[in-house]
Amino acid sequence: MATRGHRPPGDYRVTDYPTFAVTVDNVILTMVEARLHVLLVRRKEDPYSGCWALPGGFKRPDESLDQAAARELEEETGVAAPARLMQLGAYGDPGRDPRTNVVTVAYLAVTPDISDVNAGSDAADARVWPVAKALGSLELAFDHSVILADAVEHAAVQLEQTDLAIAFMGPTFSLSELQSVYEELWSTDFDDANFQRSMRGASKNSNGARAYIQSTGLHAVSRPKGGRPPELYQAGPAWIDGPPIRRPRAWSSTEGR
Amino acid sequence: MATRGHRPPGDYRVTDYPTFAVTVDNVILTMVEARLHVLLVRRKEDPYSGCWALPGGFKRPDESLDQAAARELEEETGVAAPARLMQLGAYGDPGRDPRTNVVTVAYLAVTPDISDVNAGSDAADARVWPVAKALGSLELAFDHSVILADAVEHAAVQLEQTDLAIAFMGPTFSLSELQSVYEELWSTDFDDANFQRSMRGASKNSNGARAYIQSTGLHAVSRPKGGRPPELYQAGPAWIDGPPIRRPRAWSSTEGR
DNA sequence: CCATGTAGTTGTCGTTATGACAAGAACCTG
DNA sequence: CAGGTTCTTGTCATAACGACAACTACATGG
Repeated sequence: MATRGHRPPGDYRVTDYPTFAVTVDNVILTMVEARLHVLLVRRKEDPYSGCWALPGGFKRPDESLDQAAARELEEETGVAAPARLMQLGAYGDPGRDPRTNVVTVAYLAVTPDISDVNAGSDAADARVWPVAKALGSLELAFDHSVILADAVEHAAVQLEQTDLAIAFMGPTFSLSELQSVYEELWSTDFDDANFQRSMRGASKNSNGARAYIQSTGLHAVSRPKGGRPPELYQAGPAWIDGPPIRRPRAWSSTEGR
Repeated sequence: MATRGHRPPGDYRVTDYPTFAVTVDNVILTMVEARLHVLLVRRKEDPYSGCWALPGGFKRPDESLDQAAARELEEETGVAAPARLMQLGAYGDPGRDPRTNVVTVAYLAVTPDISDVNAGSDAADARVWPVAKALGSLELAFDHSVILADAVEHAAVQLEQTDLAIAFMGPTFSLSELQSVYEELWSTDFDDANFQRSMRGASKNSNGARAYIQSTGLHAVSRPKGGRPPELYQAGPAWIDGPPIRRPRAWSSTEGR
């Protein structure tokens, strides 16, 4: 392959550089039964053949990183690239790919639901796995478990900074579905009543601008287990005046508050 | 060079991939007279020769991205790598480097002060520039103005998420110095009194755990222009229970509050 | 050495957000 | 219809925040 191997420091000229393969990997998160899931493919080719891995592949010189991520996602899983495919970070530790020097750029996206997942030509299988299992019992290829863990943490942070939580929802959703996203990613429990007040910006004054969800007058159809059918909401304009709810932080040992 | 050019989709095999050069670029931010500055080097070699650019260079196969960033920073500017050199993102648009296919990974760090900046062998000069000028009148090499703009925004976000602001400070500092960091990066003005209360966690209850700055009993020596000499603080334990101050957001047009 | 200016510090007050919790409303099952 | 489940509305105390007044500690200039 094309790298030039080890050199003493200070011996690199501008025209004399090592070469790398550049890949992109996608972390596609979704919510299944109030549990965080991730889309994985089972590798067919040899490095880590048979292992589950994040869908991804080689970047081409004539496309941007973003385009490469979207293309590989669709090629390998048949999943159309979500609108917001955010870059997560680059991973380039020596030896992370046994074949050659590979730097990968990880992407993160969130989808409401993945109806048709189809393994592409490079993959033997494709499906969503619970994140807990993917990080626990499953042995992921390459350094993909590190990437996945970083992605989950990134998503948790983005939840407070952007309206990312909405991206988990379908066109219409109940507030308890939305609540489960926050609770799962932040490992907390919210008081149902308070959560609702926060989300609707119903804190007393509450000009409508704050509401980044909008009520459709509709109600969900009643489910088998009973309970009052929830009101259905839809995404409103992306918020601009701060998050509707804030992430509770662990308090220091010395008690407090 | 070694890339294989354009191919129809679906024609890539695992052993048949385009190659890239991988570089790292550092955005080193610091505060000079209450204004945000960035460390730049003037290029000596040809693509964009004579232009100011972010210090950086080629990654080697036997080092991690983080290591490459630290090494290049020191080689080109003589600046020792700050403790927290955070990865910012990867940039790989086609044609961003006229020579060949280059993907760069940008890093961001913040330092109290840069006493000795020395241009390395690859650079004709090295100095700090006001960020406003670097993004305005200066013509940066490659897509470095995009990277710089992203870095400033990233720093602004990190200010709320971590104790990054402290990294701008020396071993001991006054609260108004710290305040200027927040005000500059967030383009706001804080009430001096309220800022102090927030920083010290002096909101009434305030177990000491919240204070992520600690008072040294000392006071600064008086300055020529007069004014009461401020008390000096030092970094405390990194906070874990949430930021001491929150970023004010623009309110939507319909007034509010 | 006192007036004036500057910068930092402390205190007060009304408004808003947050958490805890009680209570009601709308559906299910048996 | 009783009892269970889920969603919704309401109340209350506490903590955080923004605005602003007042005070303190230095410098400088007459």
